[in-house]
Amino acid sequence: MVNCPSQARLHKVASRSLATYHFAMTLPPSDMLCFALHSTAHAVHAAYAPLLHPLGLTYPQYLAISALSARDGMTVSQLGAELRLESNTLTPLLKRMEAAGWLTRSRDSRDERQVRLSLTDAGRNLAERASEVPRAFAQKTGLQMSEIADLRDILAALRDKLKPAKP
Amino acid sequence: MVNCPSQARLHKVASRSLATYHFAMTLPPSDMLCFALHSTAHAVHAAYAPLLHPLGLTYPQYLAISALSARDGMTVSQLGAELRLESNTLTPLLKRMEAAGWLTRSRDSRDERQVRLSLTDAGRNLAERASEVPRAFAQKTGLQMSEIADLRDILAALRDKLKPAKP
DNA sequence: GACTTATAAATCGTAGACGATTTAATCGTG
DNA sequence: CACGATTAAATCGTCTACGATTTATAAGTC
Repeated sequence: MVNCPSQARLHKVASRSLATYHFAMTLPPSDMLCFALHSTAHAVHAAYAPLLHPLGLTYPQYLAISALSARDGMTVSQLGAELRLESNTLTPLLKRMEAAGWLTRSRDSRDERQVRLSLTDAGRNLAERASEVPRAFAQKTGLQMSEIADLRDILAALRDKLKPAKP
Repeated sequence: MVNCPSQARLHKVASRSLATYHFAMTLPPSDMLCFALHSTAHAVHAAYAPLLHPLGLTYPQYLAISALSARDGMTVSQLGAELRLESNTLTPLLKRMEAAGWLTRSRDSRDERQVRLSLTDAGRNLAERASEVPRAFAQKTGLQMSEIADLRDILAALRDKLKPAKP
């Protein structure tokens, strides 16, 4: 990764050195990585909302339908591994999506513990329309595709370091 | 920003080019920046939780007490500008923190519309104990301080591009 | 000074997220 | 085969987050 111009361009803001705070009492949120992540995730959510609202999708629903569009017929656990969520979050979300007519939830006949998720025609249709959204979002960020991919990979590496993915 | 070794070190993972997907139907979440942000923010939240739980703090409460520790006597709006939250989220959160005895909420006598927030002794004490937490978190990430600061600044810049800060 | 407008918090309803627990089905081992 | 352990979803309670609305105060205007 020696040659990575987009990395340099991403890094427009001069760093405040954390060393400054070695003797400070309490770090203000604006200096914390965790707050930057938290607030940026919310800002991205807010940027997606107006793009998704016309489709009737919430942001987590959009992630779920995208995952199912890429791989249909997953179980709740498999979707959870993909989205890093568990059944306590997914079950109500999936029930709402089922009620909207975008997917079906049915017990696997070979293992009745598992629930398989399949997009309906309406769901596939919606997923296709939603596939336009990332491009519209990318425009809002003003970032190059390469910068977006770089940042995505940095974040995913941090996430997997903190919380290794399930099999 | 020509010389920035930590940037290079951050970027350990080879980028999948988004160009690959120019003709793909739907991007899977794992390839989306928005999902990387979403899931990494949750992973960071989860990494903080065991550090904060012994203190009796939730993650947003920790951000609030840190902000008040850095600048006491803020109004709800001022805290909201700092944390990028509004009264509909903050009021219940602050009431819980008041009930815990960490802060007081009192109407400003010169402008009765505003509510001023002041840490109690218990609140200041807690904030001081909580100030150890970022270092413990930094260890979990395995990142250098300079890398953390770089990533923080990249994210803050993206956030402010999407959602300019209030005055 | 009365009246409109603007602003600050609070309230309400809905959706996520998650710890802890529960229920139901399957697996493993004796 | 039986029975305890494991696994997959679902359920429950609490805390966030936020759009939309409401309430109370202050500011601006005639």
